[in-house]
Amino acid sequence: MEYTSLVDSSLDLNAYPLRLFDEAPKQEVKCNFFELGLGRKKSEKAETGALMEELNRVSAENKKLTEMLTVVCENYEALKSRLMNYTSKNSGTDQISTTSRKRKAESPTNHYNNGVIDGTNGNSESSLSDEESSKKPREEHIKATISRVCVRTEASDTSLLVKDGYQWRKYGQKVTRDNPCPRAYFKCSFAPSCPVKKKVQRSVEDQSILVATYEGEHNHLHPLKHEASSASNRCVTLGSVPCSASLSSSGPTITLDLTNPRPNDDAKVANPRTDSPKLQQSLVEQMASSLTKDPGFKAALAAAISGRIIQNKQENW
DNA sequence: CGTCTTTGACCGGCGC
DNA sequence: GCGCCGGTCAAAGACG
Repeated sequence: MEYTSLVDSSLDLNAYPLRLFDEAPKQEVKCNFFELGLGRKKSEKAETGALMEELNRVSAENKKLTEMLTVVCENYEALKSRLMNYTSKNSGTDQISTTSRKRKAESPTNHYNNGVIDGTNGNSESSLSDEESSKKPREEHIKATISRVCVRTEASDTSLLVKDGYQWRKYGQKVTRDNPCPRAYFKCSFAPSCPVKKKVQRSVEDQSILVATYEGEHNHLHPLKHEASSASNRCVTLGSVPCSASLSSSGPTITLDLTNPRPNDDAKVANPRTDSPKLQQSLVEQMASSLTKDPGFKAALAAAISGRIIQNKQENW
């Protein structure tokens, strides 16, 4: 199935960049301060006129920016609703039960959870074809929810640590056949009875990407919930900050780019349980609130856009 | 001294 | 039945 046809992740943020500059009022003001200093009455009039024009221009730009923000928010809402539709369609396949935990767990669950193998790592911990999986009895699929998170780190960073806010105890490391990079096994140690495990391994194709596979659901609260929330807010920034989050078209895989560390980066960015509809909804809501309610985001967006406009005008002067 | 990490050994599922 | 392989255990060492 082609999920990309269902999920259009395009926010169309840059749909009309030229139109923006074309339609932006070009009432440019020539401020010759020498002339302004010569004739007082004349210069006062000229200054007033110039200021008025400048005010009008800024007001028009402000209006444009407001409209753009509205469009961005509308696009986001549309994307959100599409995502919700998509996740609700697939929610029936998220929670699968089985009697076996080992070995069978990985491939079939990846298959049912993601539909196809996650394109961001593409390693061979992979899935069965539809034909193969159809031969497998459905009862064999595991009960625990499984999700996968891809975290971009520095390639030189040899640690297999994925900071997601939870406390993990490493209990094993293994070199697997299909990947020369070792796979690390972690258990959640925040709560003694928490059944969640995670496996972390570098991607075969891109060793700067850590692929963390989470199994099970935490039976306790997120220890750094607020930090994680604020961290997620930090991820939604504009410009060249290489912190990205993407939902794979093939399933709920989240890619986080952590190569540009910021203060409090140990506050955990990745919410691991990305497979359940509840979590995806929560994720979406977090992103939504980040985008639409955070005045800082809007200010940053406005600053970025106006910066581009001003820069463009200065270049034309 | 308690906690965490490392790492070799062991276990069990799966394919042949 | 056997070997391969992924996952887990647990002893030893490191660290604060």
